[in-house]
Amino acid sequence: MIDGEDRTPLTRDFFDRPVLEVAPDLLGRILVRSTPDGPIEVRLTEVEAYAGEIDPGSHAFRGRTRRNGVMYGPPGHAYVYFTYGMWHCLNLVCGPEGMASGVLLRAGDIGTGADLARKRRFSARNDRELAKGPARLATALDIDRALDGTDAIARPGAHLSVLHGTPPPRDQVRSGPRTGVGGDGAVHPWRFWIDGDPTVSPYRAHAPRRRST
DNA sequence: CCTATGATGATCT
DNA sequence: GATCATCATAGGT
Repeated sequence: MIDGEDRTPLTRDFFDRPVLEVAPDLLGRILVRSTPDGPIEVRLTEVEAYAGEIDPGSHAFRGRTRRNGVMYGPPGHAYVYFTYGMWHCLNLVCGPEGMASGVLLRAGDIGTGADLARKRRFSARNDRELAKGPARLATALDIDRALDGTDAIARPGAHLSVLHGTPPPRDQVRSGPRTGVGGDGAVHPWRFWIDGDPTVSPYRAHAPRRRST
């Protein structure tokens, strides 16, 4: 469904806005990952906003650390983190610079490059599962910490870029609590998705794990 | 469809 | 040492 989309690249100004404006506006946009084997493209269907140091759910809530430094930098750059010992997740930094806000790219529909994505996501049972979840999306697009701090504004040789695509009608955009976020961060309905899209990941509430012995 | 659980290691306190 | 913006798998409904 990606053929025939508006492929105009998004500019810096798109990301240099408050994260709660940018996050829902990213739905329907096309993220392009350029790999040595060719491009892999995903139409975004689910995102979450993380609002910097004022947000208990954000990695920046307790201030700047080695891991989250990119969030304090310019809008439009990729913040990639490693978690659960196995997985990577991709955010795009939003404005204003220094607020340390970002949008977690949670799910999407893979178009161009699906053959490449299937090789990396060999356990996916169907194409809807290729990028159904943030770590699955990162795996499908071959994204790891080598891309942390990378500029996602289109330019020659860019590893990442975001194209205009086709935003859904506003009445098809839903919002609710963020997946896996607990405590005081759970009250904010800062997860955004396209209603009824089969590539949106299932919601899961925060679940504290029992300590192992 | 659903819920439960182990995997696995960087990061932060 | 505890936590973690998760996933794959197994098994029940």
